[in-house]
Amino acid sequence: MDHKELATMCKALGDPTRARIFGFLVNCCCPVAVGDEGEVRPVEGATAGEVCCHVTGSETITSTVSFHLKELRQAGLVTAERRGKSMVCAIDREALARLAAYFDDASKRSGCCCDDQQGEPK
Amino acid sequence: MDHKELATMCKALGDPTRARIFGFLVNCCCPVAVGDEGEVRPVEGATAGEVCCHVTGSETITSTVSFHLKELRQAGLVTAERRGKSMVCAIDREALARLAAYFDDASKRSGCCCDDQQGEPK
DNA sequence: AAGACATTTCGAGAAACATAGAAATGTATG
DNA sequence: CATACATTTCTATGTTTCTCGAAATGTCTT
Repeated sequence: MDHKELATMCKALGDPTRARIFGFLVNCCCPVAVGDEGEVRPVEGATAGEVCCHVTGSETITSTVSFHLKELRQAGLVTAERRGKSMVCAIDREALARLAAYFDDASKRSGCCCDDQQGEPK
Repeated sequence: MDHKELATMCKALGDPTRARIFGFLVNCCCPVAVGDEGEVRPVEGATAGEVCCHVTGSETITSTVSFHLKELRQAGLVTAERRGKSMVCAIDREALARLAAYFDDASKRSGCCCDDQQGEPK
């Protein structure tokens, strides 16, 4: 992952409301199905309205939450699929995995030679 | 880590220039020392000027890069310590570890019951 | 103390962002 | 087909953010 994609994803998560939406969707158990091309998509999950209710308390979805969901979608972090009247949202697990891998790698790399050079291998 | 801290860190990384600075510091080998209170701090590392040179090509540090380093510092992602005339910058490994743990956890959690329900327990 | 060097702070202007209400779109249901 | 429902798009507004140059701060050297 290059710094541009990192910035895009992080910008999306860099708003408290979006971070909450993201956290909610992460914890929202969500069965998936495998599509014709092998891609994974949510079968059930949180509707946009449910997300909104959880985040703002509002019964009906607000334009603000809709806007934030779009930002998360455009950053590739969240998927949305129409199901009847509602939109069903879910975390894009591939994108999340890439993000997790980046930070995991960085976490290991950031101390690459400290441990060796300082003689205190812990 | 709560959604507020996540948003703070991600907002800091949500700018391309800052993401580059972060990436540079991650890859910049940096010996650390353990201070009196057991805290880890950089002994050598990239000076603010070196960071700036790498990111902008400018010989002398710009106010813009100084601003971005401050943002990263305030988000807790980067440490800076004076060493003579220069500022020595380094990744805050604890913060990075927390971020890595959050996404790792999310990555596992986001499919918590998909796997169970879809009959593919891995 | 004076000068050079590395960096930060200040101030201003342009661009991007978050929010909210109103209108528009798409979809089921009677 | 008309109505209700879920969501998005549009428009306007106030706020924050990024950037740049100039001035200020802190630190070494002589």
